[in-house]
Amino acid sequence: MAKNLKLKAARAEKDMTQADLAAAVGVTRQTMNAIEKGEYNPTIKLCRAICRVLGRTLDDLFWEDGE
Amino acid sequence: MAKNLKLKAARAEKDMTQADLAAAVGVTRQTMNAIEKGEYNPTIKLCRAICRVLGRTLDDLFWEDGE
DNA sequence: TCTTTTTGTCAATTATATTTTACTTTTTGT
DNA sequence: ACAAAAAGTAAAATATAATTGACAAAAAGA
Repeated sequence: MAKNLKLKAARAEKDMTQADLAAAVGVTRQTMNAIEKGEYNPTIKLCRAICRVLGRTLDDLFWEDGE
Repeated sequence: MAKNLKLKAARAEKDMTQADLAAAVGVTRQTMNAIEKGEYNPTIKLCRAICRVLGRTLDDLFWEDGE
C-alpha cells in the first residue's frame, strides 16, 4: 500500500500532530502513524471518524485507483 | 450499526446476488451478508473493491452521518 | 404447490487491525 | 549546538474482521 499523503496534508492543514488526530478519533498514535505510512488498511468506521475530524470526505482521503 | 441499504440497492441494480458480489471482490458470501446487515465494519480496502465492482464511490455507499 | 435460488444465521477457527510498552530517529524552536 | 517535540519503528498481546462448513428461512420461478 502507498503512503497516504492526502491524509498527512489534511492533518497538517488543521495543525494537528499524529497524536492529536489519534486522540480525536480514539486510536493510538502508532495506529495513525501506520495508516499514514500505508502499513495497513483501517476499518471504514475509523476512516469516517478521521474524515469528520479533518472535514474531508472518504473519497478525498481514502480512495485509491488501481489497487 | 445500521443496515447498508444503499449497498443492497446498488447490488440489485447490477443484478448481482450477495454471492456474486462476494466472489467479485474476493470474500465469502457470509462476509457480504454481514456487511449488508451492518454487523461489522469492513476494511477500507474491501470497501474500495466493492465500490469498483458496483461503480459507486466510497461516499455513495459507505458514508454515515452521526455514528 | 413444488423446486431452486437467495438470504439469514450460528459456532468454531484463522487472519489481521489495533493496543501497549518502549526505544530510536527526525524535525522544530531557541 | 542544544533541548524538546514529533515522527518512525518493533515485539508481544488483544480485539475483531473474515473464513469455513453447515443448516434454516424466505423469495423467486416453473
